[in-house]
Amino acid sequence: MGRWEPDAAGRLREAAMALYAERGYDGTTVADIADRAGVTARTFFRHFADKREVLFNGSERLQQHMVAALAAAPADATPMEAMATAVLASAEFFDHIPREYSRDRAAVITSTPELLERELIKMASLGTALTQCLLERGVAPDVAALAAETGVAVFRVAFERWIGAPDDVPIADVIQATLKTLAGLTA
Amino acid sequence: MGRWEPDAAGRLREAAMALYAERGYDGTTVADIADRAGVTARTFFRHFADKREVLFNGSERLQQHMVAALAAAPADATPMEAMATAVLASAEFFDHIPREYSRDRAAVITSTPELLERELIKMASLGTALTQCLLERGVAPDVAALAAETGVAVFRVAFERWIGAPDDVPIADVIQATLKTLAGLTA
DNA sequence: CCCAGTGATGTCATTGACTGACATCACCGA
DNA sequence: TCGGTGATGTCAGTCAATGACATCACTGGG
Repeated sequence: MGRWEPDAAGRLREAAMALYAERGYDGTTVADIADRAGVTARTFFRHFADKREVLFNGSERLQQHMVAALAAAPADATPMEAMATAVLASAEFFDHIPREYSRDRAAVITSTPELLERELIKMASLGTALTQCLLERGVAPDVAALAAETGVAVFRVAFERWIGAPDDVPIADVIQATLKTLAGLTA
Repeated sequence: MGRWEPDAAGRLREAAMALYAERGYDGTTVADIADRAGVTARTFFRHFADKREVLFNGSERLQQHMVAALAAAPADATPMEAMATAVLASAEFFDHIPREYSRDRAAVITSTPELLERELIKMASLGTALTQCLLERGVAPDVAALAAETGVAVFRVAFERWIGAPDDVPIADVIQATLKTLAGLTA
């Protein structure tokens, strides 16, 4: 055993989720979170940039996963087909974490404007990354930006629908359905 | 003349824009802004919820304008046609303010993560409002959400392109072109 | 076996955003 | 003339966030 309990960041994440769900984001201080995790508030800020970031650590991995899927799409796919591949790839990400966790996390976030802001900037970052990836596939700048933003819109809408859907509905199905809705939208 | 100079909120807005552009958002304190506007920091918070909100006062009017346009769209228009009407209506809003102001404001916002977050939540709010409006037109929930989010994506992409375009290009033209790009995307 | 270096953490002080409670006082309407 | 109102000021306090510095188990070389 080391000098300190291992995985302070993980304990802080768990403590934050629990307290945000229990007392709400505003009713929770960083000191509360740190106490429950057995560290000091200063240590919290060594692991997370701010009080919001503690809930958004999976987002880089999700982004990487989707970007990788986009990059791996067939070279002859249209921009929108490639984006569809990327959005569908997000399903694998969510299959790896308990659905209940996703639901709780979404509930806390949507009920807290400050956390919602953070979530949105993650989505914007995702959009930028996907745009960049499309550009590298040779897609025209205007088309790339719009395709990426549209793809993110599909992801957001699908995720929200999935959260509210029965437990036996796989997220991949919801994404497929949302993509189909999009296709019908402009037809 | 009243006891105080009139329009404290307006002076605070101007002072904030000037200081954010000059020293950056982080390099500016609320006390700085209040000083330049000739009031105290406490008064700043009576007019604006926080240090970010002072740059986002036009956004409710923009949202109202777009919602009104959407509501006024022909009853037989498809969801996407109606959304196009709403997005195009935003042009009238920007025609009323100096382009240079829009550019400066956009420059400050895009270079400051905290302000970017606020901008994004305003866009999300716009999306929600447009979704609601589509629902009231009888559009199916799934279609409404997706159409609204897509419309917001078009607006965001078009605005960004407009900001970077020469001064003689009207925003309405850029929006038209972006809508055309979207149509080509799913074809 | 000892010792200097490393890294994760603690401690302390400070800044600045934001809030609640209360005071002030020109203005306005009865 | 007077009491009410509303925008502002003053003051004290909480909490997020950061910088500077101390601590000390662990590690690898001598």
